[in-house]
Amino acid sequence: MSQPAPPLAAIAAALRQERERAGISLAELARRAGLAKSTLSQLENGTGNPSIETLWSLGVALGIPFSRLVEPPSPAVRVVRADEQTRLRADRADFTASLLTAGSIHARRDLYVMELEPGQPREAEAHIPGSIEHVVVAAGRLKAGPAGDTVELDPGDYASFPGDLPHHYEALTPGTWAVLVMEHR
Amino acid sequence: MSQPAPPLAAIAAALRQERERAGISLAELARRAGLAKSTLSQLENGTGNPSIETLWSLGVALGIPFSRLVEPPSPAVRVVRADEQTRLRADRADFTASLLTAGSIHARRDLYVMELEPGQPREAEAHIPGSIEHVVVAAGRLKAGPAGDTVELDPGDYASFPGDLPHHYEALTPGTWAVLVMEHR
DNA sequence: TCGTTTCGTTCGGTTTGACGAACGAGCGCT
DNA sequence: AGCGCTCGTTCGTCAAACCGAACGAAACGA
Repeated sequence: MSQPAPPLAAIAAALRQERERAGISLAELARRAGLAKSTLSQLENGTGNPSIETLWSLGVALGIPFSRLVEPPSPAVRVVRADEQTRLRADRADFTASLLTAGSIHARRDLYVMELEPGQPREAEAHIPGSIEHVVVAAGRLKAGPAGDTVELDPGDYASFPGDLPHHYEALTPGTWAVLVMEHR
Repeated sequence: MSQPAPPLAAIAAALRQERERAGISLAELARRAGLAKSTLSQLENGTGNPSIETLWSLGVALGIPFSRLVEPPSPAVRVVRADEQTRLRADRADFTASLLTAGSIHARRDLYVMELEPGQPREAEAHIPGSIEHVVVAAGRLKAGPAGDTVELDPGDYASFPGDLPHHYEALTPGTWAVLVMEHR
């Protein structure tokens, strides 16, 4: 599986879109970013291959995280019923997780529903560097966190911690389930 | 508040780190990416300002999402207790929302806990174009969705829909609450 | 002690991205 | 109309990103 596509045109489209959302002219954006109008014009027309510094300054001038200029989107309207979710059962723990929505290529923000029962805790391997996990407990009581630094959470509690270290999920009461947001980058 | 930093050095470090993690030589990576060894050498030493195409081809050759080359890390460990969350009370509905985590500038993916009581539904204005809302019901019963196209959700159910149209949240039972992910772009 | 291989860096030459100026088009005002 | 301003594009020039080749260092055998 390789990268989506030569991002030349995607960047061009993203640039124009973000600029128009900001409601500023091409000349104004060029001024704020410290670039020549001509350069920006070429970029928005898909002609040209900007340097990192150039694109970066545009991201700063637009007040957006820069990755938005290189990674495109994808909307939809979906409903996944609790009893229609495809469970991913882990082999070594009483644990299920359901992927509800995945980000674009190499998912950026994946949303899961996670169910656990007391007993064997789930020991998760370290994911790719820079990932962050967010948990909101919906019911039950959950112990979660990086190895050796766990916290106990009640319904409504929220916790986030690095996902690129080995970490731990353990239900303390039956019927525990939680919403899990896996944030990659 | 501007972007973190001139990413020149960060990219250099990320490149070298990812290459060494992949266990390949500079020459080998240059070959796979279709670049000159000299170019890659300069990049890893922080000398030079690569074009998007150049950096992209390196991302492909390394098999990583490319954003990892431009956005360094930043871990943390946060816990927000259910009773510590700062409620944002809407004026026209029995509705509270708590922001748990916000993306960087012009937030990309905000995570809320939302509580509603039956009665007046919450009619949300249209947000900025391209935003998407994700809801997982934790308890109770929730009617949600774009105006005129709502669905009813039970605990564990998930729904997503465009946030850039007027939409609707209405609790059907007391004690309804849900996890809400606001995805901007 | 030589060859041989691979590593990463440094050195000229060529391609090209970015600049500044000029251009035509559109709009508002007198 | 005429003027003034801003919009976005196009054109020539220059700096620099990228290339290919050559280089020294280190490792390994013959």
